[in-house]
Amino acid sequence: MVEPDAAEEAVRSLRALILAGERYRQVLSDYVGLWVTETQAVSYLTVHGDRGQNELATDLGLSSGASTALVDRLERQGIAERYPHPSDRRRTLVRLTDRGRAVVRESRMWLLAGFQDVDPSELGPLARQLNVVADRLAERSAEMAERGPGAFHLE
Amino acid sequence: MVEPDAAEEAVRSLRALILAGERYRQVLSDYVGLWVTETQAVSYLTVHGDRGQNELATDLGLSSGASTALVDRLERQGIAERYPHPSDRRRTLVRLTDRGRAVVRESRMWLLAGFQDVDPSELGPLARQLNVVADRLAERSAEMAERGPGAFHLE
DNA sequence: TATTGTTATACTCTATAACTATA
DNA sequence: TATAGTTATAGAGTATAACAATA
Repeated sequence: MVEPDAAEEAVRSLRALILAGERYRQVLSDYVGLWVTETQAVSYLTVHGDRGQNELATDLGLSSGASTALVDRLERQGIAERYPHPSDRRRTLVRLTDRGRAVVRESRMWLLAGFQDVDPSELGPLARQLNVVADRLAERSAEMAERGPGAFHLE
Repeated sequence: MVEPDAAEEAVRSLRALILAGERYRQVLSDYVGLWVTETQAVSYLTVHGDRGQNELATDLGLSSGASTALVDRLERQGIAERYPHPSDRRRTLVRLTDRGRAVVRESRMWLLAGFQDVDPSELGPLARQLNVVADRLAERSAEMAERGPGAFHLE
């Protein structure tokens, strides 16, 4: 049986989860002594692996100048480091250091706490559903970013 | 059967979803012509209903001064408005306007797109699981925020 | 000619702290 | 005495645009 209001409930839950994620980001950042953008970069590199600075900038919604400043800060704090692209000498890749991975381990425990009330047998299926939702949402955001700002007019 | 790596998969998926949510926030904000903190406030008021400025500040991770500036901007743009607390004359409550609710309707479609690959019969159960995860994560963040910044030392 | 990344300037949001009003 | 909110100052990250190096 399909519940008629399931869609509204799902939208509301996703709103709540996004807000909770944003708050988690702030508190985690304070806790480990980094800025929000810096832990976002750490999280991004954890999920997607090593990336070039421009890719990092695009996917995090930053300008290339801001990306330079971001990676500068990460290097200064020993969280991540630049290394040259093997074949394209224009490009600079970014990877986490041991210190960066320590932040990841710390955040892992916080995130795990989010699942404490989920039945272990449901964890696998839930994880896959979360992944699908994340992919669709990221896809939609990328599409809308293409259209540029100000495409929406109230009233 | 319980999969041994389900927990790791879940953590990774949640990381991806949080990142996707943060990107959604940026792109939506650009799209409707608001700042990130402003659409966070709109989302917060949608999920939790009318709130006092200080509650808004605390739950969004802002200082009281930043909260004043935030609500000033929301009022100037006609997104939300202040109104007096019925009994406590110190307090100021904040609510969305019609214009603010138009932003909510717009964002609703984006979020719905996140569920397009979910089987309709699974939408209700998924919604409830998302809610549980959001609550636990918010709870953990509130606890950690209590301890204050810098409690974590790398190495 | 296009792309990756750096630099310099201006801008905006936010934290801090002092202050007013109310409980 | 404690709480809700405002104001003023200083500080930090980011966008923009111009620039250098490589493809």
